[in-house]
Amino acid sequence: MTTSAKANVDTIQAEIIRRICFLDYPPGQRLKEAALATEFGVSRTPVRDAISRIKHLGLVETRNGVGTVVVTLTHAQIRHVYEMRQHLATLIGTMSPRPVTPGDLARISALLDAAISLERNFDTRFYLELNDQLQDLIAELIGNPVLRSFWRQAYFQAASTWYRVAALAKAEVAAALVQELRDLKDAINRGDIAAVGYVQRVQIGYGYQRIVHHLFSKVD
Amino acid sequence: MTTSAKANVDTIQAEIIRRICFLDYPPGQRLKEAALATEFGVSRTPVRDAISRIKHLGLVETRNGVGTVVVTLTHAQIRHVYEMRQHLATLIGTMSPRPVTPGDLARISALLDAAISLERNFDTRFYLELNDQLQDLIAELIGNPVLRSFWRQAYFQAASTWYRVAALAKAEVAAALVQELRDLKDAINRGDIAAVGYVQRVQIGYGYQRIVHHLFSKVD
DNA sequence: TCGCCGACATCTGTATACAGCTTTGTTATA
DNA sequence: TATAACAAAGCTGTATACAGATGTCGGCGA
Repeated sequence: MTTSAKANVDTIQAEIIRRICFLDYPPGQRLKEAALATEFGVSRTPVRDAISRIKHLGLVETRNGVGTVVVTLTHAQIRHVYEMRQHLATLIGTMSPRPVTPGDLARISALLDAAISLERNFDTRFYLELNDQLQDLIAELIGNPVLRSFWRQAYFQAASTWYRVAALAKAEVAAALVQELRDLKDAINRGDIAAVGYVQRVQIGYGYQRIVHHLFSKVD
Repeated sequence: MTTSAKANVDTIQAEIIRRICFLDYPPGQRLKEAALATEFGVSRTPVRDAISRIKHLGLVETRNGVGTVVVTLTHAQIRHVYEMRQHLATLIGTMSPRPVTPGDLARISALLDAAISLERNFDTRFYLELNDQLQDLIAELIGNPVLRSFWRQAYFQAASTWYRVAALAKAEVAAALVQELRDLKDAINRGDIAAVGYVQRVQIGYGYQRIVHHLFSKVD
C-alpha cells in the first residue's frame, strides 16, 4: 500500500497512529523509518519527526540500533487509561460544549444506520472505522480545546486494546455500539451534551469490562 | 549561557519548555533552530526534534521561512487551560494516588520554609523555581501516569501566564504560595492526597482570578 | 550438546548540504 | 516624495551521508 502523493509530517503522524490504533501495527511490531520513508515517498527526516511525536504520546518506544516498537500496555496501564477516559467523559458536558448543529444529528444518524447494518453482517474493519468516526464527532462537540486534546490522546492509547476485543466478541460489541449510538442520537437530538458525556462514561465502563473479560481472564 | 556538555533531545526539550514557562522566551519570542543548535553544541536535527514536540504541546508555532515563535494565548485559551486544570486537580486524589513517603513531607516542608523567606524578600526567579518544584512534587504524587501526563501538559500551558502575574503582584503571590504550602503540608502530613487535590483546585481558582485582575482588566 | 565469542547486518541518532519560502532593504520610476 | 518592483539575506523543510549501537548468526571449544 504505497501512497503515491508526497505526504507531510502531520499526515504521516496521523496515518501511523491510525495503523497502531487499528492494529495494522500490533503491539511489538517494529517500525522501520527507512521503510516508512519509502512508502510515503519522503526521506527519513519527516518520518522521524512523526515518530518522535508518537513516541511522546506513549504509543511507541524506540531503542537505538533496534528500531521503533509499538508498546505493549500492561493491564495496569490499560486500567489507568480507561479510568482517565471515564473521568474525561463526564467533563465533556460540563466544560463549555459547542452548540449542536443539524449536521451533528445527521452524522450520528448515519453512524447509527451503519451500526445496525453491522449488527447483521459484522466486519471488524468496518467496526473500527465507525468507532473512529464517532470519536471524531464527539471530540468536535468538546468546546474546550485542552479537553479535546486530552480526550483524543486517551482515545489513541485505548484504541488498540479496545479493538483487539472487538475481533473476539463481535456480536457483543456490535450490539453495544448500536445501543450507544441510539443513546447518543437521543442526547444530541435534545442538544444535551452532558448526556453525551454520561453515555460515553457508561460505554467506556462496559468496554473496560469486556477487556477484562476477554483479554485479562485468559491464562497467559 | 552555553551548555558545554552535549545534550540529547529530551534535555533540549525540557530546557526550552522551561525557558518558555519561565518567560525567558516570552510570547512572541522567535526561536532559531541554528542558534539553539550552536548553544547546545549539537546540530539542528535534535533541536528540530525537540521543537517539533513542543509545537505539538501547543507552546510554539512554526512558520516556514520565518521561524518558531512562542504562542500568545488568548484570554479564552487561558480560561480553558485553567478550567481544565481545576478539574484535573480534583482527580488527583480520587485516581489511585501513590502513597505518601517521609521524603514528600520533607520536601514540602523545605518548600514552605523557602516560601516564608520569599515573603520577606521577594525574588521573581526564586518564586518560579519554587512553584516548579512544587508542581513536580505534586505530579509525583499522582499514581495514574495518564493523569500525570495531562497534569504536566496543562501546567506547561498555564505557567507563562501565571508567572507573568507573579512579576506584577509579588507580595500577593508570595502570601498565596505560603498559604498553599501550609495547606499542602497539612494534607500530606495526614496522607490525604484528595486534600492535596482540593487545595490545588482552590489555588488554581485564585490564580485565575489574579490573572483576570492583573492582566485582563488592563486596557490594551 | 551447550555455552561463549566475534564478525556482520541492520537500524536509529546525528551532521550537513541544499531547496523553498518569507521578510526586508534598496532602487528605480511616476 | 511615495510607491512598486526586485534582489538579497535568513529561516525552516527535506534529503542524504555517516557514525554509533544492538540484534543475529555462525564457529569454536568444553
